[in-house]
Amino acid sequence: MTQPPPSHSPEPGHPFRYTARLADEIETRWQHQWEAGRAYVSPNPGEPGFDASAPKFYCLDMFPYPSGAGLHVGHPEGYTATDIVTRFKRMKGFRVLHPMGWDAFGLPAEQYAIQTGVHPAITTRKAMDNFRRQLSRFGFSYDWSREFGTIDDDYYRWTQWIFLKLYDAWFDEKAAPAGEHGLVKGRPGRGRPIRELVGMLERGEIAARVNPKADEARPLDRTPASWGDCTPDEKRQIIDSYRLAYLSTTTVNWCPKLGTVLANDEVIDGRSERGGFPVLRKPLKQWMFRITAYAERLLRQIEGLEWPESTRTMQREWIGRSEGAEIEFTIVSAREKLSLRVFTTRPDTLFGATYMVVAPEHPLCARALRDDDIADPTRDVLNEYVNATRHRSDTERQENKVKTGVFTGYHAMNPATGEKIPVWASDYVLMGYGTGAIMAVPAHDQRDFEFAQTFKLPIRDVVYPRAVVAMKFFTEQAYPEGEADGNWREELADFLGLVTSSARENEPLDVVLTVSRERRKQPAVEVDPPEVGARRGGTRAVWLELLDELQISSFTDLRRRFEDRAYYAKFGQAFGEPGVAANSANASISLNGLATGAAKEQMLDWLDRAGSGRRRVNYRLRDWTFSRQRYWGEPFPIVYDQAGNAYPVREEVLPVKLPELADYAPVDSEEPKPLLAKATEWVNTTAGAAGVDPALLAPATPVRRETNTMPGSAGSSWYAIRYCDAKNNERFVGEAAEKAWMGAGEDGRGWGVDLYLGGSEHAVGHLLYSRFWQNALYDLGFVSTPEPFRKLFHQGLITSFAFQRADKTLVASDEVDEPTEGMFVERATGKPLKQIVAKMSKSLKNVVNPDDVIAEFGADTFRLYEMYMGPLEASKPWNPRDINGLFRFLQRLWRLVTDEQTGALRETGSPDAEIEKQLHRVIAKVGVDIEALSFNTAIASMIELVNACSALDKPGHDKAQGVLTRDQMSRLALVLSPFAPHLAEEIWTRAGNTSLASTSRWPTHDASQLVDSEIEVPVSVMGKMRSKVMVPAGADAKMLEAAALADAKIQELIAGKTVKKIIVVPGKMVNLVLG
RNA sequence: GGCCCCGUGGCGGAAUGGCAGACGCAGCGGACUUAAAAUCCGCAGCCCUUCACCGGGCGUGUGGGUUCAAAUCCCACCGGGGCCA
Repeated sequence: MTQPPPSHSPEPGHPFRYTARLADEIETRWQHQWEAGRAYVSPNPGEPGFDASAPKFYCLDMFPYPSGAGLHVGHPEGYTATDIVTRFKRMKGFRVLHPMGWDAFGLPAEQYAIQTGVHPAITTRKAMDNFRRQLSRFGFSYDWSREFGTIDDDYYRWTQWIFLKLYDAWFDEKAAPAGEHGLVKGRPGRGRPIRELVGMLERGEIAARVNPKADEARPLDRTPASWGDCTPDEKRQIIDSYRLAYLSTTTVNWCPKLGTVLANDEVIDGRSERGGFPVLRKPLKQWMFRITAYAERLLRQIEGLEWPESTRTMQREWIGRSEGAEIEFTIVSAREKLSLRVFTTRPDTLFGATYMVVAPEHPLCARALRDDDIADPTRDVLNEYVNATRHRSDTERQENKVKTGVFTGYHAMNPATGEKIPVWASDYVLMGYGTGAIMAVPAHDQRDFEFAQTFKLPIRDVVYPRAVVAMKFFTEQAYPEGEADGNWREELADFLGLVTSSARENEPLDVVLTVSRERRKQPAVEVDPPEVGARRGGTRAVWLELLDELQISSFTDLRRRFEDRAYYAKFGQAFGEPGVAANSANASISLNGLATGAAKEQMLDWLDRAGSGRRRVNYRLRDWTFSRQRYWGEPFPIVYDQAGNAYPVREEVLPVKLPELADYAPVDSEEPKPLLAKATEWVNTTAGAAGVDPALLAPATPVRRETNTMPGSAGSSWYAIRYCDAKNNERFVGEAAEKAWMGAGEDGRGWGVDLYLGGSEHAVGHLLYSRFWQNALYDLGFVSTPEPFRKLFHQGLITSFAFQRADKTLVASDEVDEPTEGMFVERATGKPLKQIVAKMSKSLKNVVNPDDVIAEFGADTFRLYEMYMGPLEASKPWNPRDINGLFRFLQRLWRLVTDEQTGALRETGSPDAEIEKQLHRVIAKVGVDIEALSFNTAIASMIELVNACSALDKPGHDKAQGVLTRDQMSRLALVLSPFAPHLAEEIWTRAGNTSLASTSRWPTHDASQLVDSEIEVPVSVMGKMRSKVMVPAGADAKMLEAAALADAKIQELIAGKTVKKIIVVPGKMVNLVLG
């Protein structure tokens, strides 16, 4: 499979041919010129060269994590695309911001440090240098003066500063929007500084209670009369419950051997995926962001984003808004007043709630274990169960097929039925989701159903689809005089068939029953056409089959099932869809007969009246866990006093720098311990030394620093803002600079990043976190737009060919031979292999290194190839053979303007009219295509032009004479310049221009050159293309019709037939319809 | 299981209701050359017919539908991918 690389240089006969060597010479020369001339440095407001009158264009690439392995071919795909767009926009007169930097905190460098002891900063800086070198070789027009890495002191200083700002903020659900920005519609609330919360508490505008929306907050031990009545600790507790950044104890997967916390999918059967070490579920105090407070804002503002629909859908689903009810169940068996709060999206099924389930971590379990009123054996079993589930991850718990659980010893009262129902503990309910407790409606939720079956809990129908409602109706009404006759099955099937037929689906059941009876009185009716009758019989057969499946022994049996409300219990499966409510009535409410939507509304009103519950909007989105037990991340600007209370450090002392460590080996401990805990001198300090405001804490107070670090998503959540003013030492971003690059124009449009390009794998994580920070910073008045990224685009994955054996296992590329064209065999066995497309991977040996490709063809060819592979958003396989085509294109172009023997410029004094016309078309098309990110078709049109020129340049054509004038080759160079900027500069200069092509204006095209005087129009007969006619460009329908009918071939085809209709689309086609 | 996206020559793809296969790769034939490479010119979806030309039929995963006209719009299915469970 490995072929010797073709040699492109030197060429003895053609010393001036465009070879890899020449490409390299041209490319590096121009790269130096651009750098020396600071061609792509964008001035900020107040700096020389800043043009406030020019429209702005902020084009951003998702910055890379600089891995030790260097760039792979996937990186330059997106970067080339944005480079083309920015180069084009510059030429169109925009002031362009196009920066690059490094997402540089992260695990690999830390892992490497653990193995080798080399400081992660050293490894990372080295990787950054390598990435910068590789990127520079592509000729990307980044403004490198704005480069930074998230690990830079003067960058993460501001990451910490933002953390402090969010720590010092809360979300006011009732506040008006912070500005007039069109993106924020309605009143979905606003983030505000904590001092404003304190003001409202002082004035009594907010009750002196913990934030009712803060699920993590422990209620106060007493009920203070007012804010003034609160103790300092109570005040702290209340304020902390409102903060956007807060501490919360959450259960984590702690692996003592690895010394780290693991994600759910890194834990398999209670052991770490890597190494197979035991993993414990441990509570850990961690920093969280109250992103859920912004759920509604984040959801609504999606509507104003020019993002791929799939990504917008993913974000909507991730936020997962659902409307339902919060219902209060009183625990009746406990001595003191206790209640259990649940959230449900199906309040209409409350009458069917026959038991409850809490997560094993739920406080009620702990409470039960301490409750002497509960029998010892019950408590022992519960205790054992709670301990057993501690070692299982959430994913495992949900995947678990066999339901497990134990009775807690408590009973609750169903507020609708007044019944005492048991409360169970089971790990199929997760503490992290909702309230950690559910009301179980086994007849209408499959998981509840399985649990109820396993533990013999009652299953009670409260919703039926129409057909089952009809069945029930039939058992009650069909035989008013007494027992059913022997034909009841037939009659029921016929009735059900009629009920579910589209013609009768809205009719009252008694009417349908009458119709059904009437119909059966005349059994021998002839039906015309007969298929209708057959179909009617078919429907009946289907229902008879269903009745068989239900295993109903008699009419009485069926009637009893409905009387017992046990249709689904016997059916063996829950019915979770909307239907019609049944068996749902008490003295003050009846839902019976209501469709699910209406039933929900009635129940919500009733709950409200009865004081047992309220409407509630729930979000699937969870608060953002912001702590990592790692070394290589931003330290928190937080210290703790001896009571464990948190204090921020003053922003003047930022950054809080990472301490040096003697070694990076994880801490082997039963208790979760972040790596930073090893830096004991750094950790144990005083309030004064750490920089805590003396008004908060006396300087001599001993404090401990926070030892967690921030996650990788911290630095990447605001880097787009920093690029606007990357070197600012006074502020996280200068006001004027931020407005200049991310502010909206006077028309309210053009806010934020104008084009953000990166992989769809960040569709929820990064893109949601960035939106949250941006929204909060906007509310607090620090930035001018609530959303960071106006237009988003995902480039597709570059895949590679791989080889598959007959058993579908894969073979590494260097183990494959290609004995004949397109035939692949495994070298070891000689067995044939199938060529398939797969992700590039080291193990398959199909990874392509961009450096090698550039060495073989040059950067211009590389750029063209990646853009020519197909649509930018599509994933497509890397095919080394295809690169040649683009290289040859550049060679042909070069040959067109250069004598390969002498190196002299080839030009003509007299422009060819057809070439001139085509050049105008190419200028127009390439411009349109770039705006549409349709680079493959833009390149195709340039290839066509060059091929047309080459066709004129036949042997026999004077070699010294070219086919293009200097003016034509100049314009062609400008059009090529965004795609292959180096060769374009070279041709531009050789054509006699003294400026830079890349900073010149985009060439204009003459609209009159885009239309032909005569056009060819296809003529179809009965929709089939049969002939073509030449007509003047502006020909109207009448002229076209005449021309079509006059055509000899058409006349032949329509001879002897009547032309029924003629459809004419002027300029497009003619279609003749024959009679 | 639910939702979304995608199925076009040997390959990457173009055409988004109006001439299917632009452009590139690979392939075949020719010119140039002692020869090869490079370059240039030409052919090229499949099938039938024909010495050849001319001509005809089929054809955008499968089946149906809407329309004067469908790769394009609608329905069902099959296959591939993604996200969520």
